[in-house]
Amino acid sequence: MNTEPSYSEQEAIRRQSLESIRAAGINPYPAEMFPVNASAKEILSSFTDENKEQWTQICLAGRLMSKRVQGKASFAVLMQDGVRIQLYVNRDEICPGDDKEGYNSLFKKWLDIGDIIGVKGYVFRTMVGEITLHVQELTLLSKCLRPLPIVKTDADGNVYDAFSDPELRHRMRYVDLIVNPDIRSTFIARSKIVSAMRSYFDAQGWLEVETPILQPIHGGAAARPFKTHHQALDVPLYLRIANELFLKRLLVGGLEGVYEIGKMFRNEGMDKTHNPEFTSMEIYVAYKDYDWMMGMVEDCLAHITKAVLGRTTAEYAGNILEFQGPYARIPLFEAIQQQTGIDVSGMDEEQLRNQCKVWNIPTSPDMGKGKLIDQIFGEKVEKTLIQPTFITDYPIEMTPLAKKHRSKEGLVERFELFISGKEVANAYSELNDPIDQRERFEDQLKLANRGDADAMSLDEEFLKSMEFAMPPASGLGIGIDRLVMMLTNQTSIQEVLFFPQMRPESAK
RNA sequence: GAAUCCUUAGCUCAGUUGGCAGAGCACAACACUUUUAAUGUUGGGGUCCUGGGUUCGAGCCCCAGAGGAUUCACCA
Repeated sequence: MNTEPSYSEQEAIRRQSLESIRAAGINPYPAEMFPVNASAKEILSSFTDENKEQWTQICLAGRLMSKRVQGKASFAVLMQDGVRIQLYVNRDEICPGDDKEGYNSLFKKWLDIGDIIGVKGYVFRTMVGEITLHVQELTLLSKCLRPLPIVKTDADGNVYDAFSDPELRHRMRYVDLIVNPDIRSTFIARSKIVSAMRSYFDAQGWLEVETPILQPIHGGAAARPFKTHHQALDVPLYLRIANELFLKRLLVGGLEGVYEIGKMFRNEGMDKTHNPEFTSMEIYVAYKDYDWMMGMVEDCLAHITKAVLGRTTAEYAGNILEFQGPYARIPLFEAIQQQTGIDVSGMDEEQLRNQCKVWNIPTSPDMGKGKLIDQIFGEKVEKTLIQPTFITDYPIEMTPLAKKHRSKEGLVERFELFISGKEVANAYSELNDPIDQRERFEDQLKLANRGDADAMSLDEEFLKSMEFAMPPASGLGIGIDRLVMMLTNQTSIQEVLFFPQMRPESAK
């Protein structure tokens, strides 16, 4: 590799400035701590003309976002922790002696937009009324060598030269965060959502745990895994598509409430609601059933929305979502009947397939009864479920890990939570009968042999643990990314992930 | 996986019938001590995504490829 770095004109100029700074005896990347003692946010919210004597000797650090030189005095904008504050820089005040280089060279010539600087001074209000830091000392803290996109907003709020290309924004999320500070609010909300969920569970005495990401058998869900290899053991390993089977082992071990918040990995398509790695929350609570779990979900989501938004409603894709329970609870077959007027609950596989033809719903020969019903539900019902809604009581064929329904033949005790037409959560009264569990896995094998690539594989180690007796329990999985989307009014999963998966950049 | 559209300066974008590569911001130089999309004057900056083809001549037309966006399909 003999790659002579080639710089754009603007990069070359910045590197020349860097050399000039060094030649002047200034370290552009100093080691000393800069003694920050204030924030832009508190200055802008707390400064008044009456208490201005409290706002001296203020030390602020941040990124230089604009520079307006007007001869011997200048205005600049510093962005500190996402908040912009104006600076006033006067030549004779930052350079009180005869040597004016600190202003004429360092500030006017060598400092560029994007540089991180520290400033010390006092707060005042300019003639036009803007709260401004009057700079008395200026320190370069880190030189920026690449030109930063400059986004300007006029008095009417019109944005000019927005940094808006999604590809660039996602590949260089750090630049996105600098020049589009509003996107911080989505990620702050994300952090608060997870934190509120965690504190809710912790308050119930449930234990946060970690289970293996590298698994010898990818169980607990139906999806294509990422495969890798362990050198020392010389065995294949899979990145987990779910953690359900390990959390259930902990139930066997006597932990009565366990939950895990973490990444799952599925080797499938990418679109507005799918990223190959995504965050899920899975929780299992012993001696509960899925009815109890529905109540817990309502209570938990209301708690989260209150903690994050200060209310129980959220606007999403043009609708006002109400997270205060109780949510509608509709059995799957009733939901289909409500939308189509047809009861498909008594139909066998052949009748379901014919009904799909009538409705122009695509099917394939490897689809069993469960998948056909799921397909009908997806086509006819899913999009209509705007407000949080529990769909309950699924056919047994679709759900090999859930307990058989206490009263309805052929169904399992399962619910899914739909919000704005998308699945956000999935829960069961967990199957804990090891004999039944083995049979269910064997049914999955039959589906796999028919060509269903998603059918679950049999996990002997998991079955062994269940044979030691697993307490009756209810389990729940929530797609954290989708929940964050709902609560931050983002319609693309890429906007709630700092670093969404992207295709590799083409070699230039 | 399919269809449609897009890819031109650091950023946002124009680019006429195929005939010298453009604007605003940013950058450089000069001026300017309360501006705020600062201003004025001057200037520099380009692998027009990549590779082929047609043509006297291609940013523009044709073919192939890469990447992106949107919609659809697939995916608990």
